[in-house]
Amino acid sequence: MTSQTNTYHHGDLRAALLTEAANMIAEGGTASVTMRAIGDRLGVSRAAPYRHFRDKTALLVAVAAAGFGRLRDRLQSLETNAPRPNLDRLQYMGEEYVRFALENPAHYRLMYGREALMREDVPELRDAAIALFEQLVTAVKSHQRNGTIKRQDPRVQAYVAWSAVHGLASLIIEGHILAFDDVEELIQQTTRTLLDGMRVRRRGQVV
Amino acid sequence: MTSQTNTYHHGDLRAALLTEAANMIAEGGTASVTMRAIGDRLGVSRAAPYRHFRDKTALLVAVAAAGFGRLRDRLQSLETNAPRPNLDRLQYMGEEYVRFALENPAHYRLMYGREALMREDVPELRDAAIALFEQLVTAVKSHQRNGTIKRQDPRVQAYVAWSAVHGLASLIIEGHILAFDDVEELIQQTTRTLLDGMRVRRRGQVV
DNA sequence: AAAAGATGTTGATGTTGTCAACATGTTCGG
DNA sequence: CCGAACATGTTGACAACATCAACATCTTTT
Repeated sequence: MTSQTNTYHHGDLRAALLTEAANMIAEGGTASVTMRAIGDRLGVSRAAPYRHFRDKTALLVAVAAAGFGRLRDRLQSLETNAPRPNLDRLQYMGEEYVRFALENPAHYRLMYGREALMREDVPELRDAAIALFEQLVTAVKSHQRNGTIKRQDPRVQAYVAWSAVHGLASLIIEGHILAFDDVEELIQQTTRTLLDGMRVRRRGQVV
Repeated sequence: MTSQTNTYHHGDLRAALLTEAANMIAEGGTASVTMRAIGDRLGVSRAAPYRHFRDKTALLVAVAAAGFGRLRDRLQSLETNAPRPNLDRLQYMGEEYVRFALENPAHYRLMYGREALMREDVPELRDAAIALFEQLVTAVKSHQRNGTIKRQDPRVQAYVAWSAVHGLASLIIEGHILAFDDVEELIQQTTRTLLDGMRVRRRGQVV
C-alpha cells in the first residue's frame, strides 16, 4: 500500500490540491484560490501546500499545465474517433478547441494568463503548451499530405491556426463578443475562413 | 485658470496617476503597480489616489481603456495617411494592431486581462473596446464595397479578423511562439491567410 | 526500536488594499 | 472680504494575504 491507500496524513494532498484548485477556479475564478481557502476546503492548514509546491504560483502553474493536458487529450480523442471525414479534421479540431475554452473559461484564462505565472524555473507549463502545439502541427502536416492546404512551413500554418482559435476563445471569454446568441455560428465562420485562407487555390498562386 | 495651471495640491493628480501607472506597467508589469508605489513616485500619499478612483481596479480600468484609445488612434491615423493602396488597408491595419501589442506587451495584457478588471459598474473599458471594434467594422464594410472580400455580415467578419490578430499578439506576448526571429513574417502570414479566407473566390462559392 | 525523512501545524512577519478621522487648500455666497 | 462648503491630501489602523521558522507527528529505513 505504497501508493494505493496511502492514507499518510491526508492521503494524497498533492493530487487533492490540484483538483481542488481547479474546482475553485471554475467556481470563483483564480482570484478565489488562496492558500487559506484551499487549505480549509481540504481540511488542512494554510501552510500544508508548501510541502508539495514551492509557492502558490507553482501550484497554479501545475493546474494550468494540467489544463493543457486535458485539452490535448480531448483533441486527441477527436482524432482517434474521427466522427467526420478526414478533410475537415483541422476545422473540427479548431471548433472543439474553442468549445473547451468556453466550457472552462476561468481555467482557460489561467492557462494563457502568463503574467502571474511567469516562472522560468518551472518549465511544466511551457512543455504542456508545446505538446499541444505539436499536436496541431501534426494535423497540419496531415492536411498538407492530403493536398487540401498549401504546402508552407507547417509550423507557420499551425501558429496561424492557433492564433485564430485562441483569439476567438479569448475574445468570447473576456466578454468582447456582443450580441451573438449563436456563438456556434461564429466559431464555424472563424474556422472556415481560416481554412479557406490556407486552402490551395484553384488557379496557381501557391505563394 | 480653472483647468490650466490648476496647481491645487498636486496639479492634476488624476492625469498624473494615469500616465504614471502606464509607465509602471511598461517598466515592471501590472503587478508592480501598488497604491503605495505609485503614490511614492508622484510624491503623494498612498490614499491620495482614492480621491480620483474608487479603488485600484478602477484606476487600472481607466489605464486599460486609455490603451484602447491609443490603439484606436494609431489605426485611425493609418487610415488617414493611407501609406498603402486601398486594397490592402485591412491587412495593414491588422499588422499595425499586432505591432502595437508587441510594443506595449504589459499594457496590452492589461487591456484584455479582464479577470482582474471585472467591473460592470465601470463601462469605460467596454466602451473603449467597442469603439475599437466599430472602427474595424467600418474597414470591413469598405472592403466589401470594393468587392475585395465576401459580402457577409460585416460584424462576423470583423470578429473573425479581430480574433486572428488578437490571438497572434497574445500568443507572442505570452511567449508561446518559439524559434521565430522573424516575427514580422509571421504577422504578414497571419494577416494574409486571414484575408485570403475572406476574399471573394474566382469561381462562385460565395457561401 | 531508533534514526531519518516526509508531512502537517502554529505563530509571526512584511506587504497590500482600503477605510475612518483629520488636515489643508480652494471656491463661492453673503 | 470673510467664512462656509467643498475638494483634495495625510496619517493611523485593520484585515487578508503569502510566506517563513520552529515545532509536532507520522512513516520508512536500518
